[in-house]
Amino acid sequence: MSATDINSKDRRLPLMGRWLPDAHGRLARAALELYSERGFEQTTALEIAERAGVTERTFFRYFADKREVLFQGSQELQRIILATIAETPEDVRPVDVVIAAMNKVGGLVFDRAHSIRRAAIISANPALQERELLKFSTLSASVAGALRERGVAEPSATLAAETGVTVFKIGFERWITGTPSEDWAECIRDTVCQLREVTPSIIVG
Amino acid sequence: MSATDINSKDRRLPLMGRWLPDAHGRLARAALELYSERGFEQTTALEIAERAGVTERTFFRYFADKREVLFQGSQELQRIILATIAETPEDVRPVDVVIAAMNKVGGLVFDRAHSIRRAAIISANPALQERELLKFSTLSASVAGALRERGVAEPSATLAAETGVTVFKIGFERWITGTPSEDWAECIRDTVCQLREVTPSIIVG
DNA sequence: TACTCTGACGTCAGCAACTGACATCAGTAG
DNA sequence: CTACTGATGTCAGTTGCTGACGTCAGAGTA
Repeated sequence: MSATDINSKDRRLPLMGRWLPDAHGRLARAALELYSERGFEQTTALEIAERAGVTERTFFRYFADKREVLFQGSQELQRIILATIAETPEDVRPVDVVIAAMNKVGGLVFDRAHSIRRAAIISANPALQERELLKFSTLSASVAGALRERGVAEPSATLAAETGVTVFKIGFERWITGTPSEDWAECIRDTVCQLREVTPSIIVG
Repeated sequence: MSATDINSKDRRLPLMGRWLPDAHGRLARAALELYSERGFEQTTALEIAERAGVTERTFFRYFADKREVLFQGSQELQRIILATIAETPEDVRPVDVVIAAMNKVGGLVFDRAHSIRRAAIISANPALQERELLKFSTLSASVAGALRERGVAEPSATLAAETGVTVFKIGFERWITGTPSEDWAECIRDTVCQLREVTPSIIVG
């Protein structure tokens, strides 16, 4: 099916060490292609497996479910963010710690073209949006945990984490949809400025 | 199965107008019970239907999927919030508009015991957490839309909505987990105060 | 060399979440 | 009395996903 000759039937060729591309990578690429071509719901796990030249069962050995293919990078991202937080000096304010971390990871992890492609797929399907939301929520929870370990008290930790992740999301969106030349750091900085203008008064109702 | 005699096999009895409780209500109650008793994943749609005295097919006619039973109130809640926003005077700041709306709906819609039960079920299952997150995200998006219709510019609208919904979530959590006597309005007010202390500086990195 | 062990993969059977198409049947409008 | 409607049952089928088990190549080991 695919134009690449990688998907030929004669796998199991002389593979010393890591010779042939592994099933994982082939599956990930096949899934991305198919989700783009015909939409997430319209592609079956079997089709992905076939394009990758493996069995359906093998697909589910590498990915917990159909959606997970699109969220591979998440743990990696989270690990980097937490590590960055750990390195930040103690006297910085909680939110600033988080935002600094968000700031740092940008150029490190993302391929813009891939991100755009991925975002298009996700935005077309509620089930995928749900998963993305959960990943962000998980990220927020562990950031809050990291903050707590630094001695930040409880409501502040959660709020700072939540705020930081919100900045990340909105900044990311902007980075993807804006002009290609715009810098990651710039997106984050502007978003923070806008956020500050929006802070609520105490008077409610 | 159930102790209530509602679930006897002889439905289809003389029902003039609305005599017998409708399938919708029975299904919702049955699902709640079973999710509580043995967990979400451990209960099948068939079991729910049986306890409600109908067919599995009927379950899926009333609820888009197994999870949806737990998220019935969402649209209603959203409608009320949007209506409240529409009534708020124009000169109030965006976030304050949103938070005032959140403030108002509390006593209106929630039954505390039911909320606690529901929260317990949801927090035990990632798939349900995903759905909840999506509902909040949807709410946030429509609040942002409502704000835009009042003339609020774009980044502010989204940020204000996001912030308001975050306050709602954290306040709600507190309302559920805190002392039963604590007022909804009080939870929201305190959360707002904490949020203000957390606002980021412009200096990042 | 032979022997075993392991890790990646295939095969197969099966469950459960849905869905579409169609039948049925009570009550209602005409 | 008949035709229609709306809520439900029946049934067959697709798809996501899982467990159990077989297989086979390569690496290590005697």
